[in-house]
Amino acid sequence: MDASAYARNCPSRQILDRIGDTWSVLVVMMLADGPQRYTALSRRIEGVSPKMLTQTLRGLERDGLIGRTVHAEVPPRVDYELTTLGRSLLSLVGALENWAETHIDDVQAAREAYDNPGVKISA
Amino acid sequence: MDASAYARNCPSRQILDRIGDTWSVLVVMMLADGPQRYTALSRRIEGVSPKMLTQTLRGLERDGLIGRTVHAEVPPRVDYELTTLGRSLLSLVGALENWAETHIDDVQAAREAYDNPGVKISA
DNA sequence: CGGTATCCTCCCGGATACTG
DNA sequence: CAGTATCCGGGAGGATACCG
Repeated sequence: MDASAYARNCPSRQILDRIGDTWSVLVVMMLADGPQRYTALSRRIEGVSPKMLTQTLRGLERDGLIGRTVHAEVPPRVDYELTTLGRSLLSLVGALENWAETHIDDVQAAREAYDNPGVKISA
Repeated sequence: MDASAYARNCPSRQILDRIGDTWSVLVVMMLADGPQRYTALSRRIEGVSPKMLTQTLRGLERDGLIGRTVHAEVPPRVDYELTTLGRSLLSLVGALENWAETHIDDVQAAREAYDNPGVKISA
């Protein structure tokens, strides 16, 4: 197994692929508030198309991060909620938010410095 | 500012966009071993095209996560190394790897269960 | 050696219309 | 309500050739 194959199959890569997905983390964060219906999610996560929401939910469900409950009612009612595994992800997401909030200013400053090579800071 | 705009601009999203990038984390992990040259990186990270490697390195440099040093030699020599900011990312990457390695079995099992709906586990 | 420049393909993801 | 089906455009990213 070469480095490439390892890099593409290792646990970190797989989790990264899910975490890196635009909508997945958003959905997980929404569900941190408790179970939610499909429509509620689609309204709270502005800009998501039904296609992407469904796709995201299926992916999370497949990975065992969320559960899907269909209630035998009319009209239909489907609830999504975090599983124990999904809830364990929240601490990681929290660590990410923490790092982001702590260092975003540095990153922002670095970006501006990079984009404006000539500009000196103060003297 | 609506939820969408917030979601797309918040610190977590920006960091996620970088972290989620396939090659960025790989590069950061490689550079954890110490400064490396362009060619060394391209060899160690199998499957990366020069275009993507350069693009990844520029992105990391712009965000202040890595430094780029050009040595006035013939032939040219360029070293990339983690900045302090970049090194601070390592703990986050470590947390990610840790979560991944801890829970990957559960995820894998969930995937198999999802992909084989009919199969029962033992009795 | 350390990249750029170019082309080209694939597929992600948005919009929309429809259905059980 | 909770999706599925279909179409479509744009951009990410690979391969390759070339340059300072």
